[in-house]
Amino acid sequence: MSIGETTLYNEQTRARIAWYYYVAGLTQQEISDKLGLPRARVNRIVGQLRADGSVVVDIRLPLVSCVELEERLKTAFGLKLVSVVPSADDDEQQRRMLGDAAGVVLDSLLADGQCIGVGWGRTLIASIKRLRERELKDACVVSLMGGLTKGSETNTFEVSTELARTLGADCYYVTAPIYCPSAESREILLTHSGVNEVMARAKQADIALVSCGDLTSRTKLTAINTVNEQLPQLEKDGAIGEFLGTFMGADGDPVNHPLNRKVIAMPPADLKAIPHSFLISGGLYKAEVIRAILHKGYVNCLVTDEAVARRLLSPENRPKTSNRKAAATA
Amino acid sequence: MSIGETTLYNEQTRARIAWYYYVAGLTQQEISDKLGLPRARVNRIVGQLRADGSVVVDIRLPLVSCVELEERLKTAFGLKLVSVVPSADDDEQQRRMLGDAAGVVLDSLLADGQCIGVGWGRTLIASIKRLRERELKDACVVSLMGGLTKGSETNTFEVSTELARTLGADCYYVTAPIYCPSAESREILLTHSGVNEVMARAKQADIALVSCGDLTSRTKLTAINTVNEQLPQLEKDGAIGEFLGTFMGADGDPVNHPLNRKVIAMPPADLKAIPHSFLISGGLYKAEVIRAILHKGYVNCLVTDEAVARRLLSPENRPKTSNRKAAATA
DNA sequence: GTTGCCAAAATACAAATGTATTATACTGAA
DNA sequence: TTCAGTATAATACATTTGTATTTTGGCAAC
Repeated sequence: MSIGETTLYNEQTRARIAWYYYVAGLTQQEISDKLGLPRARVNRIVGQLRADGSVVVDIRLPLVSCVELEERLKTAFGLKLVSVVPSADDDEQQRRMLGDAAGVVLDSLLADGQCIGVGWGRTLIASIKRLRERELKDACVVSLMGGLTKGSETNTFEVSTELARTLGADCYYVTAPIYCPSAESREILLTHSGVNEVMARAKQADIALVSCGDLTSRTKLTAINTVNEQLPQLEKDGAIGEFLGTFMGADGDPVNHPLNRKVIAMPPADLKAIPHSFLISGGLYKAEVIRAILHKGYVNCLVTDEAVARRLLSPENRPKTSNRKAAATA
Repeated sequence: MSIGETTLYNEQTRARIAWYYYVAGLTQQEISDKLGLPRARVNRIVGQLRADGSVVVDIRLPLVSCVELEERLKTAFGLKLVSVVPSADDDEQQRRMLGDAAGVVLDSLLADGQCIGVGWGRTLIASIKRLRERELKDACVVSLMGGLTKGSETNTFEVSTELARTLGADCYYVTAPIYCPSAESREILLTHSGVNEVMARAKQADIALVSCGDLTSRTKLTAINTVNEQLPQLEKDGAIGEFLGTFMGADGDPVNHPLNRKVIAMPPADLKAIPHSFLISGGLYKAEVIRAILHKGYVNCLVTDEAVARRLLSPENRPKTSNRKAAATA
């Protein structure tokens, strides 16, 4: 069912527990008595129901401060759709809110015959969980970037697989590493029929879902070895963050660094041809990267948090060099 | 905001708490710290959010046993729409589930320009809370029955008022008591222009929402004095329950009892002219009444619980005289 | 049969939540 | 200013929930 976890017990029991717990309002003890299950199991199932999107909550109170920010961002950056959620201190919590909001927006946008390009990141995973399951006709999901060689707990393949499953769509994978050993091997792979075709298909996508990261270890991508050891040099070369595997400077242009010549992913500029391209990212430490991406107009839809929204709208108020890694200063 | 309770604190704080608690997953303590509110208040607000429908949960796992019963009920009684929810031991819990299900069905049915007739009952109140707030154009809500003189905590007026507010519709009230002092006074009131017009408008409704009750004190209507003291005689006259203020026998026909000649409400038979007429009622002790209503074809849509559904589908298996009042047997 | 292994249940305890009670601050009238 | 009266916050405690640990009951290999 979900991405990581295995599903406890059978669907029907889970559904029944959902009703009794979330709708009728029984306690877990009452449910365990009624259904003849150990309370511990009921407890774990209840926990899973929310986590895997089997039970979804809908907040029917608009947050005016967020709605207002959404409007201002639309005009300031010429965006089609913007969703602003409250800010959180914790990354995991922030991702849940961003994912939820993204899911809500996306739910209203998906239709038969569409092609959805998808990047990578924990925020994207969160948003897929919030999507309603469907059986879209003639729809497909395309990965916008290569995979990670060292099996991170969530690889790019899993994101696209899970999205495809949720939508009942076909899935196309970029069967190549996100970073090739060399620029030459990248060229070779890109001429490979398979990779080639998938990348071409990605360009035709109707919707793209992409996240971004900064250069701290909070961002998952920079945690992988290939990137991690390059961080000092990347910073020296003016990189402030990553978007679709590409490292970019404060102006939104890719920096001149070897990794950018080894990356196998859709080039950010190609997103501009996609009708609905989403940047789903939040957390104040990513504000600078987000600003760069919006400034360059790579995307036309945004899901972010309140604090970032305010920062984006404030006059070119450079984010202070907050919790940057104390590495390369040579 | 809601029907009974007064709303704690301001909307915006409530919305923020909803996000942090239900989406981000903060504890109430963390929220109280973050927002600088006493934890007890956060706790009470969280409790209210669910209760008043500001936060709504959506279960995305179908219960096959219920789905199956829905289909069988459709064919067995020639119904347009049926929703079956799990059964509960407690009436309040059962109402929450019935209300939730009714709200979901209704949400997909409501449209501009519609006229919605509404009866009375705690189950109906529960279902209104689940409805999405809207601003329907040219829609109206009409009460299908007179009001209670002795202020019950939830009068018929409040049900229609709240539904109208939720839908952004106009509201028409039957400004008369549900039971007149005499058949004569009833006739006089029915010729009164106001009452008259509203009753006429009710006949034109596109959707009707009605509940029903048995003759025990579990049913709210029988708890009011006028009815309560008549119960022995009603049973003697063959009544098994109440529907739109009218007392009916096991065959679904109104019984010959004075109350039925004093009632100010839409006659059950008039429902047949309404495109979508809902019976929203559950609990095994109401099965007999529900069966009578369905048998007579007064309604074409049903929301009930699993146990009742099974009873309805089982061969004319008279419900055993379970918890009937030990009154009139003379 | 015995043994070892695994999975599921029972148990026990810690954290979070719900609720009542007491304390405090605020308001308006004398 | 004082004094109710009220409303809000602090506190304390009972219940419910979350999680780790122990126990039990198969089941397969020996």
